[in-house]
Amino acid sequence: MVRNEARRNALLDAAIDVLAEEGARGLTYRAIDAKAGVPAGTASNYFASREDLMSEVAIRVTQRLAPSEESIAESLALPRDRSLTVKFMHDIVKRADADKASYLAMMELRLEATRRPELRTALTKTFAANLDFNIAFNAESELPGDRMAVILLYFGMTGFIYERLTLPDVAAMTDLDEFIEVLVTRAIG
Amino acid sequence: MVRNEARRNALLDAAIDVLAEEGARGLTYRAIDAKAGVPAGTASNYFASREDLMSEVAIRVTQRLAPSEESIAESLALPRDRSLTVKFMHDIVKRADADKASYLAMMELRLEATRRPELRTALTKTFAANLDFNIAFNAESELPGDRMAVILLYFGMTGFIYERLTLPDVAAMTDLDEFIEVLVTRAIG
DNA sequence: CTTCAACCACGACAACTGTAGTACTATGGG
DNA sequence: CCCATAGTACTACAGTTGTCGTGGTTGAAG
Repeated sequence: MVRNEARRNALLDAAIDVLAEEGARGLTYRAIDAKAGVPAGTASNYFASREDLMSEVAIRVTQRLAPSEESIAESLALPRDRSLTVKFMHDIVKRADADKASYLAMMELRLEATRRPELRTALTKTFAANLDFNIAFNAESELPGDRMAVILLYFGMTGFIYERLTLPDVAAMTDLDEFIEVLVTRAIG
Repeated sequence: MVRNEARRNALLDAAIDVLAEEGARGLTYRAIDAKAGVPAGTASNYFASREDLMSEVAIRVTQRLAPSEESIAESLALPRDRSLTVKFMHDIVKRADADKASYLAMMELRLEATRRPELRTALTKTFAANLDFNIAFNAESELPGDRMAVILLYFGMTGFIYERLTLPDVAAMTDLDEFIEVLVTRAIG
């Protein structure tokens, strides 16, 4: 198996775009090659099987979705109150809007995880760690809201972004700023 | 195009199972025939194209996901307070658990809607009407909580069920009863 | 310069897919 | 009884797919 990391990542990024644009159904070796602008057959030199490819895509998407260290550090310089939580929620939406392909690819992968135990295990680990981190972070940073508040924010934002990316006109029935404002206010309790 | 409604619905139900079990990728005429236990080629006698098939599946899924009139009437005999809202939320989870295939199929369709304007229009109409109905219903039935409360419940439950069906072990980090209890209490404000 | 492993381009192949066509069957109205 | 119509079974076909093999190129170590 070929291990040219630069080219491998370029192929994985192409795979993410293909997943977002064509869905799991369109995710073929040839589609990836075409998207990445490399000769047909290249992707199959890098990924042993379609299954293998998807596991690697999951890792790549996780990398791309993680917020940057800097942006977290930057936010932590601000006062630790409700308005900071509001800012974090806005950041999540901004990130989703800025990299729709990654979010949509992740949604495709989550559906795939339903039938591929290996992928499910990997994604479960990632998402559980993420939620745990958020709960701990909220407590340690002395941000307002208990554990349940973080969970309500988590599921509320998950649902909202899911709707915003798949059925934007339904999400648009709710004003973004007002939604986040009310969500945070009431979740914190 | 053949119009034997019983057989057509059987094929659509088979298609929903296939979507849930194999994903959009596995949704082929032959897979539907096999699932429905009819001779190969049957599904293609009923659906002009794969596109056409998916539109019809969307309609069928919507039918299957709608709560029964009786169960609504039954609930409305109960006192119109917070505990009734809690009951409604539990009903949603029960319905999702009881018909996972329909929910998973709908998730596949929502992702498809991302790239098929016709499907997106149809689903947008359905989901917008559903949300509007819930908001109006909450007000008319003199249930506690304003418009925003209903929206918070909507997105909170959407996110929770999405997680529960795709990554159950992550959702299981949160106790179901406690989640609904706190969600309703804080959403109502 | 030679060698050798990693990388790359390309093609082959069997399996599967969407779609459309054709002919058989059932049935109920005249 | 006849036959028109809807439903059904089956098949053909061209295009696409996952996967694997083969041979060529590169670039650095010896």
